[in-house]
Amino acid sequence: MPKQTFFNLPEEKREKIVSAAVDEFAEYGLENASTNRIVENSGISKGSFYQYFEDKQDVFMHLLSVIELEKTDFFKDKHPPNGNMDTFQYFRWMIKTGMEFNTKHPLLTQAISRVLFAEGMYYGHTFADLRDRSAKALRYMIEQAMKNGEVDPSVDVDLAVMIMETWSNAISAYIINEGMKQKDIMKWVRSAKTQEKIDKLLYVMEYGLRKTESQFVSSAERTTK
Amino acid sequence: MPKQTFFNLPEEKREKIVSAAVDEFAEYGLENASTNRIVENSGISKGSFYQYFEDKQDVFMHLLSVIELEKTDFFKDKHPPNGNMDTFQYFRWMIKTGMEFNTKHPLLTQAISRVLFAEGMYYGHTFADLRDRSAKALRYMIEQAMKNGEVDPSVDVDLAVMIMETWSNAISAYIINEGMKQKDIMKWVRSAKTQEKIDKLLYVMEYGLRKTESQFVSSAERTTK
DNA sequence: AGGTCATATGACCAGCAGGTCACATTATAG
DNA sequence: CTATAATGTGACCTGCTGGTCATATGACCT
Repeated sequence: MPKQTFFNLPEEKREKIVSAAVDEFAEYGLENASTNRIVENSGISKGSFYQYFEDKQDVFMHLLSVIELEKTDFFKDKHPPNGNMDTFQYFRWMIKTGMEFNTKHPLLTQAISRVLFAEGMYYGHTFADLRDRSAKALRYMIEQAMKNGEVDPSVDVDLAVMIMETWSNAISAYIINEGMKQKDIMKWVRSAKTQEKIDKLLYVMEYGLRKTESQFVSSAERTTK
Repeated sequence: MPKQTFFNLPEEKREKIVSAAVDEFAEYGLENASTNRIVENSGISKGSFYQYFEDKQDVFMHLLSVIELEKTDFFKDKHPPNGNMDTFQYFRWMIKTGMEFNTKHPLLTQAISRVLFAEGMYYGHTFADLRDRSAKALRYMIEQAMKNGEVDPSVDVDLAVMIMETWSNAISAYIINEGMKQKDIMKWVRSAKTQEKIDKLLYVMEYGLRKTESQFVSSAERTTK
């Protein structure tokens, strides 16, 4: 966590620093990020930087709390259109609303997903607990869905979590990577074509998870050697 | 591509260099790999390194051709157990046999997938053509599957490629990451539990892609706002 | 023997990294 | 106005990076 001096700063200055950090992490990831460049681009001195933060990971930690705040703020006045959604409808709504957020903050999203899911996969357990936490929420959702008979009980929960996580990340990465090439990313995301693509993707996932156990068993027998 | 001098080297020496490079890239990726460390660990001098390679990317290029050779060698005497498999059975066989290979060369696999799929997603188009090439093969496979009526025609081909690629990578990453924690990775991969997990994952994918168009449409209507 | 050519070496270079610190500036309090 | 505490600064440090190059070694040929 950043030191107190950082939070004493005028908002404008803080935002400039955060913005420079977002740019840096989005372009270079965490390991290759340069404190010197962050310092240059935020118009503060090297000494000040170390008066605000422990090191660059500390800056990244702050970005995590920034995105958390912005996300709760964004979701505050967003509500599912229909109160009686099943789990998959709810997941679909979550993904799509999440994509709206990502599109609104593409660099912030890129910075965080790059560090957490690309670098973090390999250089280890620094953010493992963080990923665990988000997995727990998904897990609960799936357990509920099973109770409601929406998810095939032969699909074990860990697996379903992995599947939904994988797709959530894949779609997010796809949106950011492809979207950055468009001139108007927001328009592109909301276009019928893009929405249809996401829809179809989620349906493929949904149908996979929905299938009944009997189908799974008969299919499993097919390829047993 | 490495220079001629490299290929003139005695095999033993070459292997030591390749091995050091694999270790380095597996642990640090491409951008953070250190030529100095590679040089130290392979017992050659700095000057020799630059007589063999242009730079570290050149070394990585060589690793790509190494894995290609090893893979064709590995697959040479592997044949699908049943000549009359459908596309999904074939894909499943490919994935599983591929996992055997990955397990046999975990560091090489980690080095390459880390650079191509984790770093490569962000710092751009250096290896884009390479990923394209492997996507083309998948694409052809899926088109054939559609002709045979095995894949739902409402699933567009690009999407199916993305889905199969995503899973192929996700499973590979899962095997490497989890497998590295085991004392006997080969035993772990071949265990009934791990195999079942992969099986279930692939079935979820398969069922998603297999569903008929009519199912998709009726399901799509369900959530149309 | 002398000569030639591929190979091997490590000291050396400039550049940038993360991080420190003595000092300058500004704000607050008495 | 003075004393004190908080904040700001950039020159400077060490360590590592990718990369070069003059020089040394030794295999092969005539």
